[in-house]
Amino acid sequence: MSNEQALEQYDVKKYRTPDGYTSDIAIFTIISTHTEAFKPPSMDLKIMLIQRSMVDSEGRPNIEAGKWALPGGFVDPNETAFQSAIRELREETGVDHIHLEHFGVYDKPGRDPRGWIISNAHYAIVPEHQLAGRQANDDASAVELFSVKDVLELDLAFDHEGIIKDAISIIQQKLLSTTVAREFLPEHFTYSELQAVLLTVTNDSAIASDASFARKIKSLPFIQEISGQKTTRTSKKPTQLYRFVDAEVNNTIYHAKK
Amino acid sequence: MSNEQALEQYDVKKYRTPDGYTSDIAIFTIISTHTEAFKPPSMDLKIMLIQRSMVDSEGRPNIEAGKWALPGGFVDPNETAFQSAIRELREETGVDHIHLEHFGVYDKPGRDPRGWIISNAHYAIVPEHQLAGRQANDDASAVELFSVKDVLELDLAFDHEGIIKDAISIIQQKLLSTTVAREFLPEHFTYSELQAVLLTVTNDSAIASDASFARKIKSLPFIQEISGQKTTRTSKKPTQLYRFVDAEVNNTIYHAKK
DNA sequence: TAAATAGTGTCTGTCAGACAGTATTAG
DNA sequence: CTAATACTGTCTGACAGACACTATTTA
Repeated sequence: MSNEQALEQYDVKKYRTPDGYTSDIAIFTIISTHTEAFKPPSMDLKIMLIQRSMVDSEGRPNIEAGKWALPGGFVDPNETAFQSAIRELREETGVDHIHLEHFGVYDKPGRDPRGWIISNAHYAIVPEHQLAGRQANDDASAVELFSVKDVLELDLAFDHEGIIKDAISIIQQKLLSTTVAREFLPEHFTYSELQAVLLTVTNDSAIASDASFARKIKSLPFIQEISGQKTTRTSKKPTQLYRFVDAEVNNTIYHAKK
Repeated sequence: MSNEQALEQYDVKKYRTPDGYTSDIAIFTIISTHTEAFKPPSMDLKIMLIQRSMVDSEGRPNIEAGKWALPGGFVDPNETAFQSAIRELREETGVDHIHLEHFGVYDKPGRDPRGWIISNAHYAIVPEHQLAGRQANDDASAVELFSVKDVLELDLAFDHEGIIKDAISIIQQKLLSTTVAREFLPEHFTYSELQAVLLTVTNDSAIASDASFARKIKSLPFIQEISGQKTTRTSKKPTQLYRFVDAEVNNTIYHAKK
């Protein structure tokens, strides 16, 4: 029996269907603070939020007006939520080709006053300089970066407080358990630059200690020394540069790392 | 400005909306093979699939009839996809209170011939004995367990081949990087029983070697020896029993485990 | 020369994993 | 006693992390 026959008799209206399908994006960046010559960076993990306009593009009062929210929007019928997130990120901030990952579905009844609306949440990692040209568009009256330390004190739209909480804990965990830290760094980086990224989410002594971390970076299987390449951007003494290489990282709790 | 005003003017039909919202469940179980007295178990990781009926409950030809598929169904408007998965698992297999976790969204246009249908995929871990009473219901003409080794050779419905692939790699990874292995085991277990579970997804020497693993289990922070409790179900020599305890497991690639 | 960052030398303790040997019990 | 599983004894090498010390450069 063919699907064609079955489809002819299929009633697409048999089940009640959602009123909307959206995509939200937690855009993370790391801002270097205290940038001076010959100093290693000190970094702060930030998340980008928009402030919802008081009126929508057609001049009518907006839902959750004035509150801070994750950027996002409705998924088109010819794309996946993931593609929609890529598109919205491009429209919203003008950045492209960056690390984007799905991390959760938010579909609790009542989460959106407009109806049964399902949202897929993603996180994106955008290097600091790429957010330079960001600006508010139709839907948003402001775009701003907030340190993850105090973003939860804002008045947040919908159920975005929960989504943001989840996003922060995901990125903190991913930074230490995967190599996403590379997305925050230039292609070639020093041990102290990687260290600064990791210190935004941990204060483990093995990472915080210069001597330990400088030694450790040489034994990490997914990081490679670039022989002969040095920089003086972080210190007066020329510093070795490293790069990430693709190497599978096995991460089991039942035995030591290799 | 209040949300009430904004909602009055909101047009829920402004965006095209999905034609359906479903939940799929990859139900895993581990079957002990070669069960004999005084022998440690040998285990095989299985996934439960249903075979789609030729006709639906109203006697009409069914979509993807005859093919094997993940159990699942449409999400009700008053529940989340996760709750729906719990409900369907109960209806489908009669099991409740088991480990269930979301692992992916499948929303590629065209994935379902019936229209724009979004599916949330979950995996569930069900102890062997709980699946005893399983049976085919309306929608399914058969229910069967397949070894993950050969399940991908079946004729699978919709995009379930991709979902099942993802599910298998997720559970393999989770078994080694989290404590979900406990869900496959009785409350009290021997080192060789845990070992058998882990050997379904790895052949690492540190786990495969009896002597190494028997020693290692004592130093795992999330496993506790039950002092004085022994069993002879796996050997003639009475064997120490262990239990899982809740302990956070930090899993970073940048430094050794504790 | 002082100050600051980037390392290296070295020691200590821990621990993984290999291998061999011992312990316990049913039949 | 044998066979099978469950351990324990012991050794080796690696390695993490601490701490002190050295190296390199600018101002």
